Amino acid sequence: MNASSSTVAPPRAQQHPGSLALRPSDGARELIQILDADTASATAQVLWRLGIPRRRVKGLAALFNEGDSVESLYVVQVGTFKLLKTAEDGYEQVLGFCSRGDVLGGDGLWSHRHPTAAVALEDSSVFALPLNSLQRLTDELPTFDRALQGALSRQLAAAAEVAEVMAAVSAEVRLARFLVQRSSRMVELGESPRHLLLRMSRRDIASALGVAHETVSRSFGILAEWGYLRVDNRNIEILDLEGIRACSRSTRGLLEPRAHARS
Amino acid sequence: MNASSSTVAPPRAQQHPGSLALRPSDGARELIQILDADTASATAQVLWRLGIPRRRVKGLAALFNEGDSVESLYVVQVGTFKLLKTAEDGYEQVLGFCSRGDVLGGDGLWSHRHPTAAVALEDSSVFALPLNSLQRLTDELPTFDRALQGALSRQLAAAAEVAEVMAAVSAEVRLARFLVQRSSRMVELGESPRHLLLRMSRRDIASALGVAHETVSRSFGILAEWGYLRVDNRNIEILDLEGIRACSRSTRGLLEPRAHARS
DNA sequence: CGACCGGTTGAAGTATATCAAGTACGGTGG
DNA sequence: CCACCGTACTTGATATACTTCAACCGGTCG
Repeated sequence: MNASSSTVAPPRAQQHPGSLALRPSDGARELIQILDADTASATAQVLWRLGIPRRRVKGLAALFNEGDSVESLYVVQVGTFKLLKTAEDGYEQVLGFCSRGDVLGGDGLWSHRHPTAAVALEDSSVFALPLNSLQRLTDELPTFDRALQGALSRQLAAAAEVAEVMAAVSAEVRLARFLVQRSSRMVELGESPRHLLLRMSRRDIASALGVAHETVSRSFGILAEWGYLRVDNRNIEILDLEGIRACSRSTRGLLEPRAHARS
Repeated sequence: MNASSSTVAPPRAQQHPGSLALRPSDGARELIQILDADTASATAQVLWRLGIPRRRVKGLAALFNEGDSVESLYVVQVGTFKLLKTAEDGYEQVLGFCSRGDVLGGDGLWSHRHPTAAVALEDSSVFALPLNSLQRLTDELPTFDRALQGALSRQLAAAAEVAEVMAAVSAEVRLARFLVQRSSRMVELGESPRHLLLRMSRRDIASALGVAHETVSRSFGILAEWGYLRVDNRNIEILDLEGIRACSRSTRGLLEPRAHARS
């Protein structure tokens, strides 16, 4: 829908406001409309036009770490991030993945400390909204707060998905749910729901799913064997979207005798 | 920190501002304390004028259901709620539990549809903030938005805890982490961290932990056997808080040969 | 009282964690 | 250019912990 520029647009190019002087307050008005928009990806579009400062992050580099002081909120312009917590022994618990339009750092807003870290999975770029500029926006345009609340609200709803994934009984269902979520996200971004290019490692997926990474590997094999997928390393093609959706609906409740004939 | 009344205090007690008549809206003061302690005095005046309505919910009754239109945000005054999603086959996936001070319904703010349901686990009472009054609050009281953002931000951070629980390797560690979280919450509410009165059923816990409810039962037994707990139905006494904390730190990474001699 | 619900405990099958090889890829250095 | 190494991924074998089915207990409620 809004995928006018699916690739990484060059910074502030020809469409700079020009004579139409966009002061922060003017930009704020438009920003709010976008933050209120139904699709998160739409936010990125307008932030770009507003000339909000950006920050580039190399692949595998951290945008911020656990415990860092919160200086800005971020909105992903392009790229992919993983959110994680690191245990004392070094184990990385992945809490989710973020792509274009997602807000990063909202969970540290109240304590001014990031409770989670955000690591880029590829060369990425984010819009940075310094806290003091947030305050300015709030002062000048009260409705900005509502827009920000909307963004936080979305993240909150997204958090439930993590639980859905990890609560599944079998590893295949967890993976199926995960893939369905990624697929839905693709649609929101205006891409095909059938073609997934996973930016994260199997180990990251395993952590997010709450299983061993070997199990992820095997589950990919099983879903492929059932004819739902075609797996080529991190390149996933969904052959039977409805089938995998049905699979993802298996719950721990009343166990319907699964219809997947295991060959 | 804001635990002026550590127990489930009857609303209007002796701490009212002098001779001022206490109308039902005196909950405003309490609400402010809950949402944002620092600016309580200033904001209380305005909230008072606005008259924050309360809503009572019987035990096991729903405050709102999945798919309901969002008419209000709620802040728990007293009681406990579970958040859940219901699958097509009727299985209830519990996403978390809320007690005093938690905001309910924030995840539906942007779509104006509740993506999750909230069910009271006991007779409870919430402050209801109708969306239109929310706007009015924003207009008259800019700092209110910050308080609300803070609350949403906290909820977001809390969502990570769910993942932490369900990602654990063994059922005992999951339960240990869950109990540690509940214990920490007790401290925030000004109660003892050692005494937990769980308002939810074993089945609810099981759903939140991502295991079978029989396994929860057994895990309670095991933790008790290890000397960490004393279990009396839903009444849990933590005997070794440090021990159970240590147990909850076990990760799926490098497995230290666990120090729990299994009898 | 009998039915029902929540909780506990037991027994059996199975899925997954874990350990262990082995492969493929990309980068580095000879 | 090729040998080498590390990382990511896959696949196999075994032990174990969990799910599942089932029985049982103690409440509460009609």
